[in-house]
Amino acid sequence: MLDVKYLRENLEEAETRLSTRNEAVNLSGFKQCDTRRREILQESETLKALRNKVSAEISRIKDKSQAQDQMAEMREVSQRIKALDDVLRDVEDELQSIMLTTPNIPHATTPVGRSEADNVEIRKWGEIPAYSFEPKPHWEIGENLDILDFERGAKLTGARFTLCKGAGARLERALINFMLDLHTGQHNYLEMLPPFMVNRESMTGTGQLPKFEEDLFGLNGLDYFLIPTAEVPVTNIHRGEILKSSELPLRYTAYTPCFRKEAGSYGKDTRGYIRQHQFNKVELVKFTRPEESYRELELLLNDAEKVLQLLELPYRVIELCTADLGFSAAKTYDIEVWLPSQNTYREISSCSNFEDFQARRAAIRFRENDKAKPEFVHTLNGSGLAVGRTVVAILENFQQADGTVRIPAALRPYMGGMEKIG
RNA sequence: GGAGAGAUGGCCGAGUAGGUCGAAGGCGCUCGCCUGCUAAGCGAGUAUACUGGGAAACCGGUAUCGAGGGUUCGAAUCCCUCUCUCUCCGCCA
Repeated sequence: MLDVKYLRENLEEAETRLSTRNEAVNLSGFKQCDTRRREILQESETLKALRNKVSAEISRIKDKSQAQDQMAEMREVSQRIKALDDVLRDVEDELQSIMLTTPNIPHATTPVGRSEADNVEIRKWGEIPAYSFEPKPHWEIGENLDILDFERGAKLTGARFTLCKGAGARLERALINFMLDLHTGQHNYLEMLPPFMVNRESMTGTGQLPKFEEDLFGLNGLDYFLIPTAEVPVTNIHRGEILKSSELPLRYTAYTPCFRKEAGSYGKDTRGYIRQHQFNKVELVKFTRPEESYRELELLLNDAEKVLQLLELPYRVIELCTADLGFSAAKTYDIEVWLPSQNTYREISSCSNFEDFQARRAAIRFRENDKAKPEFVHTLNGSGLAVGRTVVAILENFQQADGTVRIPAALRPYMGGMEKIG
């Protein structure tokens, strides 16, 4: 959510900057609602002040028969207040709806662009492997090794669900543990294991609701949703709280499965393990002071990159342009891992600074000192990493001519010493 | 699933025959005093949001005692709905 006061005073600037996103943003209703709200509010509160004053007078009159005139007068005042408050509620609902569906303003350093083609490559790491044979796509490798079973996944549930078997299941588990150990042991994050379903307030706090309900799996008869990312429960840990300055920045990491309907992605990545309705992810989340959030974003990005470096997987970092930026983000780096079968880089992590956009929605604040007023923190998060796609990258990058898959050295302790699959 | 109890400020905890209650008291915290250390003691202060005025310091108004409605001139106190927590029984990993 944007700052109402900022919008009030800088509406044109806000509209201009929002227009660099690829969705139409219309703030024409904002000014009207905001003005109307304050008019009604003032009238209502003036009447309430009168009512409070007269009610106090009535309370001092012992013989209530002497207060009939005041009581009759206040009866009318109360009716007027109620009518005003009814209108006020409608106006505030509309204003709130505008505020909750308006995306974040891109940071000044986010490159302006018209489509994902305008994303900017920041750096590359690692050598793209050369093969003496035609590299196979991961789904063939997985099926040949009998570690990824797409047919049975579909039988159990449906399309975009996969059964991991044997070394495939072990590989997922090993990666989760490897990533968590790295982030908690080397990067100073605190491990969390949150609920995998959350309520509507949490989904609103991080920005998935009210606008993107069609992307979420809901629950029958309950107003709970399966989380699409650990960002949601972990960021909402501190919803409605005022944090101590001394505890910032807070760094949390969490493994969770993620559930996404993938609405609007029909026809994309229909084969294989890239785009699933359920996938595992280790997430990094930070709560920082405003002035240090962009430094922390770089560090968070480095923490995510470190996973790929230790796993010896080539990748590149790109910076999303304004048109490709997510709803809540002000700035985002994507990490893309090399996939030989596709001869391209594919997203495996997305690291964003949301500034105070989520903090304002979720009322996450901190106090610089005991006398200072509460300020909104900045929230950040990034995948560290998407586990399923890491499996894909390992299978494809480390496939051997004989059909086996080499396990990178850093992962072997987590695989019971196994050096290759197959 | 059945039965009961409860939800008050950073924490603990008063307050229910409706009326100066934003809310006693205690703890904690902040500032000052005192004590040549420590402990104790004394004084003052210590919620948030919205809103009006002001350059600002700050001053005023409104709201908030789990959430949302209702009754009333007036609700932390009465009524209704919901949420959550705790205890007992049942069931279960």
